[in-house]
Amino acid sequence: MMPRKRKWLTPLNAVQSKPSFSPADTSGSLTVVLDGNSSPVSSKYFTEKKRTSSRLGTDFFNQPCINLAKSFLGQILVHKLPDGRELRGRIVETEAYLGGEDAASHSKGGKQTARNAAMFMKPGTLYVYQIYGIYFCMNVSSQGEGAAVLLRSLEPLQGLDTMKQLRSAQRKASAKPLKDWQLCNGPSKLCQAFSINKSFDQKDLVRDTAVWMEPGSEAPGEEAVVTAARIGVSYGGEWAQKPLRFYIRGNKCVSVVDKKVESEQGAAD
DNA sequence: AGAGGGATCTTCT
DNA sequence: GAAGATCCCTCTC
Repeated sequence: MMPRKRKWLTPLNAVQSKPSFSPADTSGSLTVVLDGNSSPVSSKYFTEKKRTSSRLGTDFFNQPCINLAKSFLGQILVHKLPDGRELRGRIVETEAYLGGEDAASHSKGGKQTARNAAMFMKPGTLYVYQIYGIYFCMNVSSQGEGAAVLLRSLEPLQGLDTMKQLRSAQRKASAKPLKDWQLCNGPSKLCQAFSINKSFDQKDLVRDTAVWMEPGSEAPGEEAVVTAARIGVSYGGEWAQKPLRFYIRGNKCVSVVDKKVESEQGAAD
């Protein structure tokens, strides 16, 4: 008899041309670091247009964790797939995980392990870990020992068809088709939609040629940012309640809305 | 609409 | 040996 449970064919094969990867493959070849849209930049005349500010740099990531978590809102995550297609999404929900004292953080007690090493690396380093054996979560190291920001939700901007493929691959055929706003509305959903897995752990958003961040055109104002408790960290004792989750008010793609907190924070006038 | 449980495996005690 | 920064499906009200 055939084991019929859930097909665990790696869905990436259907989308990416190469299933294999090597952690150091970003350094060798010369690549177009700016826009992947256009052909290789051979002429110097075309480079000046978008030369600057196409990606966020070290100065941006080098902020205290909470600041960075808020600053991420409205910025754009980009993944350029091996076949050249680019996926883009606007960050609408984040969580701050402080080092040491934060009992909900993987770096609690200041302990560094093989898994969480990226949390201790330079700001802008990706920390990707597997959870429940089947999903991934994606963080970005910030300023501060062992501190990092979890990306919880994105508003999909570009490559939605590809995201749908990636997200649907592991769902039942009978399941309802996903709406656009459901593609990246959760930490592991966005990793699935963006084809982010463990191989992205410890990659540098400042220098990597496949994954980076771009400045968003509109950052939310102070009053548009909701501050709430983090999700799924009840094991963290009193730290579970701390207001370390940030999201854009009213955005459809936010994974968990806290109405109580919203009414408190919104009833300011 | 909400509650409950299963999937699945790496990591750390 | 147990739990987990989740998601999805199914059952029940």
